[in-house]
Amino acid sequence: MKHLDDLIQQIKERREILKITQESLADLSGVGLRTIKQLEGGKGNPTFNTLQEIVDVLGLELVLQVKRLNKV
Amino acid sequence: MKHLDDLIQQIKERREILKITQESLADLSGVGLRTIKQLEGGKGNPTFNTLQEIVDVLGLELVLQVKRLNKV
DNA sequence: CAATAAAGTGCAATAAAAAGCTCTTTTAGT
DNA sequence: ACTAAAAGAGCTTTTTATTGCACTTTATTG
Repeated sequence: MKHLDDLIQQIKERREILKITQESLADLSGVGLRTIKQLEGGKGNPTFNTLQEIVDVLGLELVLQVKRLNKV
Repeated sequence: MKHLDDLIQQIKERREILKITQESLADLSGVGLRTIKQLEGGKGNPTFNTLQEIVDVLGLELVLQVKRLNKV
């Protein structure tokens, strides 16, 4: 399981919790709808900015931390 | 100050703490030296994978969390 | 079930990231 | 100050992310 897949999963869940459609997310974030669809479909290797704009709308943020062992 | 700049700063500092040159980091991560130079120079919008490979070598990881208010 | 909204997919154009090469500038060590 | 190593920059090519458009499939809900 790739790390990005985890993030995508979190993004997807967060979006659904907030009851936002992909289309709204596209509008709100300024990221193209096609890009969001691709990303959530696991087809992507988004740029940092794209990811950033998306998670920002969802009230999330990407942070860098020292690697944990024994991931949950 | 863009968010990416913060991450870059952290990456740079981490690399220096570990006494790894940009060149070693390139070798170890598989990311091109030019790309690393560009990134650390603040010139970039790296893809997630690129960022991921770099921070991984440095013992760091990108995680998604609910946005904090009142950033430090 | 029927109608509608949301999500997923193929194709194509454009923009930009990744990379190598060469050269210059800066930093570190003696 | 001198030398060597590391970092930064210009230029170019190749690869790939982003995007829109049109269409299909899957959920939702009245």
